[in-house]
Order: sequence, then structure tokens, then C-alpha cells
Amino acid sequence: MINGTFMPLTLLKRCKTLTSVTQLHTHILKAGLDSDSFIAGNLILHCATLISDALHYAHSLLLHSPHPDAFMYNTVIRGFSDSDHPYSSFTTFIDMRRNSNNLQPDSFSFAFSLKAAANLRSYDIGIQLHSQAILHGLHNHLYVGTTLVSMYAECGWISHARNVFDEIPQPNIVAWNALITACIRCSDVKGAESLYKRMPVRDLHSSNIMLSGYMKSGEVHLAHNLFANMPTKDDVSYSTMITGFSHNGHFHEAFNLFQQSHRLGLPPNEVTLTGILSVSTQSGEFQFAQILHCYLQKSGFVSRSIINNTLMDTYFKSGNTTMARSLFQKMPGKKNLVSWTTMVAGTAMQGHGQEAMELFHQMVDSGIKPDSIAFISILYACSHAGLLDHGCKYFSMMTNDYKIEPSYEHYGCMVDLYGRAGELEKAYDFITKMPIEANDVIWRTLLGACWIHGDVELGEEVKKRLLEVDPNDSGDCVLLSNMYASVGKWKDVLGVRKLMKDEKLVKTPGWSIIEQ
DNA sequence: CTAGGGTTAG
Repeated sequence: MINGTFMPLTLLKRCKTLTSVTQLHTHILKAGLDSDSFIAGNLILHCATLISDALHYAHSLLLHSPHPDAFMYNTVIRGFSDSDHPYSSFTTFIDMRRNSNNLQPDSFSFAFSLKAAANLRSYDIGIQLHSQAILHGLHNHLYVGTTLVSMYAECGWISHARNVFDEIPQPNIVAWNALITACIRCSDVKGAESLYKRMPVRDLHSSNIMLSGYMKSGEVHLAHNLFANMPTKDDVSYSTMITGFSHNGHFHEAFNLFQQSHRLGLPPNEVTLTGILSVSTQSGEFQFAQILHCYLQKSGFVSRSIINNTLMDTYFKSGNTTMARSLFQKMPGKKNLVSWTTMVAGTAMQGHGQEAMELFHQMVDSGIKPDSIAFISILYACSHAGLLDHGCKYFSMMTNDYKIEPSYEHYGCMVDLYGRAGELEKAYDFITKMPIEANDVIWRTLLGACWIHGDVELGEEVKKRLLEVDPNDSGDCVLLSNMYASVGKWKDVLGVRKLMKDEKLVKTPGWSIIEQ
């Protein structure tokens, strides 16, 4: 109470937790203000966008509201679109049409629902929403059109994205930026570049989008040039460059830029810190990672789950398993998919296959749906611990239960799994039955297994297949000569070595013993 | 309200 008057909206602004909002809601009910749509709408907005883990409460406020309006529905649709369950946006959209007295969806309803479709990469739902938007005459609306562009691009339909853009009567800079992003999502950096050069006005967003596009397609030099010529840069420009360098293995450049931004007095944000921590880990700079950890503790960034996840990985890779586990156990808030995957992968790296499997099941039991990367981690765990049957079980679980399409990485793990177990024929059989054509990495994995088990006959067959997919391959020479060496076929070893272009490899120490 | 940067696997 302020001066004896109950001011719910003033009090609402101070609510930082769900508990405080529910207390306020009780007072609102007592004061008989729950039928006030403005108050109810703000209550829902606060829970759906400002307080974490309060979305469910926002939804129940909507369901219990005596006179729900479009704003309330739209706010809940918006909240779900960015949540772990974007699908609920659509059920809410349908509820809006079904339950209420002829409430019409507006541009907000479509923009938020389309965002959910984009996050789910659901072309089927996206195209239904597009049709509905046409029926309501909103498909050319600037905001709806912009979100349609993103939705089609996320679903891989760049031509649809372009068509929608062309129909927007007066596209603004945001719409242009959405189209550039669309090209990049569909791996058309050149297309993005020509739009970037052609657009009437550019802003910092536009340049940052191009920086990320160049980095994602490995054009580090082009990104660097653009960055150097940008008149203004913000923290996103820096974090884009740092994570871009990180993904392309340019660790030195990443450190330099981090230092430079520090000297300029730019305070590092969560993304920059995540990136530089990952760079420290990848380059083995564990002492620097240690310093970063101290800084993260002092600045409070450690409580962020993404930082915590990255730190866990750092400690696993530096060999400090105890610290990694402790970070996982003491992690504030809910452990997400990446937290669990990092634990599975880290444990697998130490060779503890059984424990990795236990973690994987704990993850599933806690209600988290494993993704493609989680399955790579558990398959890796099985292959490195020699758990052939379990690996096969996970592979079928992935394809049958979770409907995840296996990638080269998954197939590679399976070939490795059969190979290490000495089931070379089964590995070969598995490769021939794959729905996609085996690449060089897959054949090289099997060639490695042939070497370990000394199967020269199959090894030679595999070598033929490898040259079919990569005629210029020379990377297999090492494996091949190792294979011959393992069975004492020194003449063949020499034959292969002579074919090798890299002389340094020929003159490795101890080589002269064989030559004699 | 719509557009930009993110950790884990390989």
C-alpha cells in the first residue's frame, strides 16, 4: 500500500520473482480488480516476459481471466514462442479463435506465432499461418512480412522468403536485415553480400549480420576487412568476431581482439566471455581460463548457465574432472540440454562409458529431450568404451524414437564402434547400407580400424573406395602404411611412403630401420 | 511487436 491506496501496477514493477507476483495477485483478487483487463494484461506481460519460469503462471492467468482480450493472448503466444515449448504458441492461437467472443488475430498474433514456427523450423505450421494471415489481410503487414521472411528462411525456403519480402510495400531497414539474415541461414553469403551492398540504408545490425555471415562461411578475411572498415562497432560486433575467430580456429586473433576491446574500455558481455573461454580451452590456455573463472565469479557471470556450461567443458578438457562435476552439481537454476551433453561428452572423454550412459538416462528422466549432438556424445562414449550393443541401441533410439536424422558424425561413430570392436565386415556392411554416400572421413575411420586389426585385404578395398570419393586423398597414406607395417609388409609400407607428397612424413625418426 | 552475437559433438 502506498499512501493508503492500492497501486497494483506500481507494485508489479517491483516484482522480481514469481512468488512476489502471486502475492500481488492475491491482493488484486481481494480488491476485486481481477476483472480489470488492463491490470490482468500487465500481470500476464510481466510473468511471460520479465520473470523467468513464470510463463506457466501467465498462461493460467489467461485461462482464468473473465474477459481475455487480444493483448493477453498475444502476450502468452509471444512468451511460448521463445520458450522450450514453442508449440504451445499455436494451441494458444487456436484457443484465441475458439474460446473468445469473436476475437480476431492481429499483426501481433501473427508475428509471435510465426516466430514460434521459425524457432520450431516447422514449414507446415508456418505455411498455415501464412494462409491465415492472407485471409485476415495481414500478410503484407511490415512486421508480419518480416517474420514470414525469417520463418521461411529457418525452414530452408529462401525463395519463399524473397517472395514475401518483395510483397512488403515499404520494407524498412529491419525487413532488409531479415532478408540478409535469411540468405545467410540458407548458406548464400554472396546473395547476402549483394543485398547488403544494394540496400538503401545500412545500420550496425546490417554490418554485424554480414560479419557473422562471413565467419560462418569461413571467410575470415572478408569479416576482418569489414570489421576494420566499420565506422562504429558495438559489443555484438566484437563478440561476433571473437566467436567467429574461435569457430575458424584463429585463436591468436580472438585473444588479440579480446585484449583490444578491453583496452578500449568495452566491458565484455556474456557472449564475448563464453567465446574467449572456449578459445582458451581449445588452445589449451588453461591458466588464462583460470583467471577468467575468477573474473566470472567476481562479476557474477558464473550464475549464467551458458557460462557455467562452458566452464565445465574447460575443466573436463584440462583434466580437472572433480571441478567440472562440482560445477555441474552446484549449478544454479535448471540444468539444460547443453549442461547434460557437456557432462556426457566429458565423462566419455575420460573413457567412462558406463557413467556416460547413466548421465544420459538421468538427463532423459529429468524431462530433457536429447538432440543430435547429445546422441553424438553418447555414441562417442560407447565407441570409446567398446560398448557395441549399447551403441547400436542408442542409434536405433535416435532414429526410431526421436526421429533424428543421422548425420555423418553419427555414422562415423557407428563405423568407429564396429571397427574398434573388430567387427570390420559389419562396419563395411553398415556403410554400404547408409542412406547417404559415405564421405572420406567415414572411409578413413574404417581404414584406421583395418590397420588396428591388421586386415590388409579389407583395408585395400576400403582404400579403393576412399579414392573414389576423394581422388586427391593423401591423408590415408599414413593409415595405409601403418596397416601394412602392423602385419610386417615392409615393401608395401615403402611403396605407400614413396607416394606421399609430404617428405617430412617420410623422414620421421626410426624410418631408416625399415628402409634397410 | 519484426532483424544481429552464444556454450556442448565432430
